[in-house]
Amino acid sequence: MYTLTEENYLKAIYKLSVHTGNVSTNQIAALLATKASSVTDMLRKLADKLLINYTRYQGVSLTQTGEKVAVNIIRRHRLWEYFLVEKLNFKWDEVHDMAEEMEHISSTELIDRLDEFMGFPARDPHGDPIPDCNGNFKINDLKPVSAIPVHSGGIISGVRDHSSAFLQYLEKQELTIGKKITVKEIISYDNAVVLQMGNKNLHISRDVANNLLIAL
Amino acid sequence: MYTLTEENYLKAIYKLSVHTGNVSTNQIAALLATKASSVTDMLRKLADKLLINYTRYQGVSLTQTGEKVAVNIIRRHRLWEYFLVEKLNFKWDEVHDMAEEMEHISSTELIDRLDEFMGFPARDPHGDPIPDCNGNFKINDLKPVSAIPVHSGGIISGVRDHSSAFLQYLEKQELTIGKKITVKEIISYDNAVVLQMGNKNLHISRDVANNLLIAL
DNA sequence: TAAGTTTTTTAGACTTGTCTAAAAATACAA
DNA sequence: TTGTATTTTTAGACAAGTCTAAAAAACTTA
Ligand SMILES: [Mn+2]
Ligand SMILES: [Mn+2]
Ligand SMILES: [Mn+2]
Ligand SMILES: [Mn+2]
Repeated sequence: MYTLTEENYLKAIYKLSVHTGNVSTNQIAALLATKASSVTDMLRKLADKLLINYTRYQGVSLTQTGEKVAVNIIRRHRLWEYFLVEKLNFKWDEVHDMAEEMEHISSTELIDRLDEFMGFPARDPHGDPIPDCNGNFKINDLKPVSAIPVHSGGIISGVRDHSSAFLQYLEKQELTIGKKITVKEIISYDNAVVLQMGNKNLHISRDVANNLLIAL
Repeated sequence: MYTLTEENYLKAIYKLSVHTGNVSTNQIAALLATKASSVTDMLRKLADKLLINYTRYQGVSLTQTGEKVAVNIIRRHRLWEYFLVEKLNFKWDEVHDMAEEMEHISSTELIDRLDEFMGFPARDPHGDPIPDCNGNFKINDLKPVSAIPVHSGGIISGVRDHSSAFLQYLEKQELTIGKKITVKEIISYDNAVVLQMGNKNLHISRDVANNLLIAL
């Protein structure tokens, strides 16, 4: 239906427009590691196909059709990531690049059966919600560790940074999805955070605290 | 490593060279539903990359590297077909087109783990052998029903025609992989074949008999 | 508001893979 | 062996997606 490239642009625009309103040419170029001029060319094409709302120099947003396509790509990506971790025993830091390829396999029937095969999982290995076959999903209402007060805590439920380096670090510290943590202290000098997990105390930097998401 | 198009050409050349020696430009064009001139262009490219032996007007054969790549694509294709049938409950006539896309997912680690996950299956849903991770597999030594003498028989073990229409016909007649059949009679008028399967007798046309493969 | 800076778009070129039409090589047959 | 038919290759063009360089628009900021 849509080319691999079109799908990647739609997904990029979707991701960028979750937090902001209109998305700029340069933002898309940065995310896709391409040049602004290439983006402009593609934007014209996507606008012609009624997948985005685009007026020159004004930035873009997805149309309803465009958003449906984007959510579907994300559904495919996250289901494959779940498959790779739960069925093929990959680690959570190993699956993103494979899923980047697999998300373009086009059969809807295939993805729906994969979903069923795995028992309709609600979240991918990184805690992100998996849209159902109608594109519906609950947006995660999570807070970074850095934003919760001392003496309170919650369950580790997601990450903001999806890089291998970060995921591997968390794995090593056993700061994985589902673990319960409490903020014991915030070091005023560098805003590092001291966590309690079980009967252990754990130091994490401000940077890590910003990228580790908690359900209260 | 190789583009989707290159992979498809290599697979086509491999399939065509199993039965003949050198493969002609027109044969490849027919199999890939493209034009001879496009094939010539690609042949030059594949020869530059040392994947095929090619002299103009002389036809082509795969180099050792080319054959390794081709066998690997076939491994991927057949493992995904097995997955679709055994894990996602697709029928054997529904999986080819999906596997055509999935065979291009590049990760070797992924395919090896998929293989392990499914218990290292020896054959795909159509009875074709699945190469192992080193590219080794036994070539099926099967005979079409039309080539075996009256009163002998064997186990249905493969098909020559992989079309949906043929596979669906076989399914309906319960002429599926693993069933034991005996040739009861050959009608001299049109060479149709009467089979015995269990306690039932079954008429099949010459055409069907040519495309249904038996292990003796 | 008038520069100056940044962002975005246009212009023109390149790559991959495709096509049609025409030329060259090969195969076949009288 | 000579002429015809077939196969294969070349020549030139096109679409998708990308790039660099330059122009145009929008934003800053004094
Ligand atoms: Mn991912
Ligand atoms: Mn994920
Ligand atoms: Mn197949
Ligand atoms: Mn098969």
